Amino acid sequence: MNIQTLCLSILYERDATGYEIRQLSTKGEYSYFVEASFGSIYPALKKLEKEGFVTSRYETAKGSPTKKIFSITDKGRSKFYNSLFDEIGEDIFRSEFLLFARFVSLLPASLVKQRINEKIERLKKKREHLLSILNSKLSKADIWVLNFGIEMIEVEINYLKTHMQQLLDIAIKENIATKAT
Amino acid sequence: MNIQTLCLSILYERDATGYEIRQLSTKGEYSYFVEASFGSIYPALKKLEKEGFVTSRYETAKGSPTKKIFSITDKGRSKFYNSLFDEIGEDIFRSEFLLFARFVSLLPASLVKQRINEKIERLKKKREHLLSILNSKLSKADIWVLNFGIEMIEVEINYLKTHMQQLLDIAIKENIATKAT
DNA sequence: ATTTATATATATCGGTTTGATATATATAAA
DNA sequence: TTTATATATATCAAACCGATATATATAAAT
Repeated sequence: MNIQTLCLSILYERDATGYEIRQLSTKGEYSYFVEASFGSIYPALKKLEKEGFVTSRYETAKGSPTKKIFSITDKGRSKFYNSLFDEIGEDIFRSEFLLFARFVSLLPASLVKQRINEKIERLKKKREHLLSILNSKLSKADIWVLNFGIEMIEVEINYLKTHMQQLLDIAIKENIATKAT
Repeated sequence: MNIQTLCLSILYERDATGYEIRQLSTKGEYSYFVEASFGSIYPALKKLEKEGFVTSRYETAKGSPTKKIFSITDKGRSKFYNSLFDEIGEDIFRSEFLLFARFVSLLPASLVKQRINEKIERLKKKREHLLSILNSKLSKADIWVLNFGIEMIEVEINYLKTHMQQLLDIAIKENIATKAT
């Protein structure tokens, strides 16, 4: 999924600034399966405008810098609609945590335990965040997508909780200072 | 997780060519949570060699082009080991399928059904592949990581199977030619 | 009252990574 | 004998990330 397509998918349903597209893709309802930086969003919007897929207008509001608001054109609309009939690319999953997990036999159990707990905490936060978004007014399809994400995160949390001991058993056991004299 | 670290993680346990690193990261036991292209692996190895973290030697074998085999140095070994104590970066998940799912209300149910089935088939293949790797001689940690991946894929398959009808109900129902005259 | 932190907002730039392509050898299948 | 597949190295343009710069306004803290 390239950034141009992501921008069009958001502009398909509402006008937005580059900043808002960034917020939606990293903190909003798309944050579970999308990620885009300013360094890719602004150039993508510029190129889309040059090619006639979007237009822009400036709006000055009290309390914030001037906004550059983008709107999708009919040309952009049909470009995106047609792309929905293309073959769907593979999902991308990359995990530094799992790379770490491969090497726990070299590491102290205390570190491994800490990293697993940090991982679980992050997943819980993400879960809470997705649940909070579920309360806003969303389309049925968006609710489906969000529920999918929440389910996956819950399974991951449970798996880590129930299998973390296995990983700790592989790690290096530290000597526990025995109290007895 | 940058490609240099990925290369070191593989070379930490065995010598390898750039080609083999590519195979391991896209088809082998790391394929569930890693992805790297030749265009990033070869430059990464070149840079690692220049900086003294790996060394290389050429080997000519019958039946294949000359191999450039990389070995990790003590310097590379401690660089990688120390990196295991760094904070772990967030997992990355991106899904063109979920972007597609957001727009099923614009699309014919037949297309949606086809795409979901294609998705399930791909997941089943990946699951079978990971199961087949599980039969090779692996460390306990690698088995843990693989089982984690297999579990996640199985949950995803089941979720898609049990919830696909919800998505089809949102899609555009095509007229079914009634047989009766 | 004043400093600090946070949120909103646009934009660029260096470095990394992808995806495609070029080149070459050998084997297996059609 | 042609074609496809696997092995193997390597480069390049385009895409993308992460960091940074700039600016305004509000909220919080001291």
